[in-house]
Amino acid sequence: MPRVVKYDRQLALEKAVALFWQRGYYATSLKHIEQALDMRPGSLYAAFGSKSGLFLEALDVYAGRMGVSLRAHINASDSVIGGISAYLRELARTCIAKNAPTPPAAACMIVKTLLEINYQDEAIQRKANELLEALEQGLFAVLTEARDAGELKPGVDCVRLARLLQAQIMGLRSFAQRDVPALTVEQVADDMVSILDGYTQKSPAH
Amino acid sequence: MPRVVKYDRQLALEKAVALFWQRGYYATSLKHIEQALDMRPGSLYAAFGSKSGLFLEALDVYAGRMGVSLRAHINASDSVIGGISAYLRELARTCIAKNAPTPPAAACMIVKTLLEINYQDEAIQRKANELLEALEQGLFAVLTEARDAGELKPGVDCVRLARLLQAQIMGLRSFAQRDVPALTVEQVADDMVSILDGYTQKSPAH
DNA sequence: TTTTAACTTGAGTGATCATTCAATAATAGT
DNA sequence: ACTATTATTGAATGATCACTCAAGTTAAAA
Repeated sequence: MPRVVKYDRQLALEKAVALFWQRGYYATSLKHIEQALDMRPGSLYAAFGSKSGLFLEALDVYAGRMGVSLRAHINASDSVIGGISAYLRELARTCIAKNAPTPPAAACMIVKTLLEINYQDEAIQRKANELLEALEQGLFAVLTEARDAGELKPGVDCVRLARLLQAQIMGLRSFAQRDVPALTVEQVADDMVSILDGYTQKSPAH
Repeated sequence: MPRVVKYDRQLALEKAVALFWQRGYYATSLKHIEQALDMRPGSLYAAFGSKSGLFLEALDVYAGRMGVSLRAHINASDSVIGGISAYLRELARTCIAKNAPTPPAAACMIVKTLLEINYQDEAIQRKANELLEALEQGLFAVLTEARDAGELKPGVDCVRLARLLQAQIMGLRSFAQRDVPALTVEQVADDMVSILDGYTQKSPAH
């Protein structure tokens, strides 16, 4: 069989994430995509089927990153809740980074999608909902770990707390999209960490 | 002078709010606008200058409504914090109303704008920032009233609490944009009310 | 009634949209 | 080197974009 060498599909998807995350779906034209991914229409359509097909795959890649990041913070921390707190603070720090690797946007790409897409692009709307549900379940799983480790006060409803946390993260990152000083965003994150602390108890194990 | 009777400008703007709030800025075409406002291009451009001009005015109208609504809830309540709590719960109830007057979207139109618009539409971006700053200051003013009425614990920073509240409202309404049951959204709102309660103390006046 | 100036209309502007496809380029197997 | 097969190219597609403007309509003023 001939011609196996192709463009780097994974690299192309990462460039698509950066592009769509910054510009959103509707305001990103095929021109932008051709330029950012350095691919011509024929290749793009052969590889991803359509603009929306590329976007759906980019959303998946982005959501994967998010899940991995939360898990990494928890693994790097000596307590589960401590990991979530570190994750919240890290979100505040990186999503407004003026230096080094400035992210394409402060707000979450999935939330941007959820708020931008209208009913006519049903597949994208459904995908955003699925990914947010999966991330909520990820938070629930993590909170359940915390509860089993005795980090949470008795009676804390992990399902509800997971949803509250997700709403707070959505709010934190949307707030960070405002033109406010970095310190302001970090204070909001700190306040959210304090709120989370209200659901915890000192571990009985020491 | 001739021809003084005109279309109803205020009514046109309210229709524009509903349209843009639902569809967002980029996905709303002049065709949609012509149809929704029942105006032809010439009239539209004579009245509002451009698509972005109409959008800017619609944003103002929307933000005005938001400020009025918060104030109304506080006036209708016997305590300031009680008014804010009622406002939070009302947001959760109305932004997902499946019956009667379904709102164009659960999420806040200004937040949708903040997340959707890219740097090339600078005027809209600036307007969204201004309105959110004004709404934050509205929350600050309200919280200051609560503090002066002795409703807040000593040492509560009203500036920070106003920002936290705004982030929570952003999060609540963005979360409500997900395809989740009404009860779930109301629970998130209830949890946010409980968080707010953590900043209060019983009034010393009885 | 006539004049006059503002308003409304809707066809038309060039630009740009996402998408297609015939032609070309490239490489693995023979 | 040759063939077979697929990836890539880029011009062309019709649709739709925001916007303009000449022509027609309307009603207050004379």
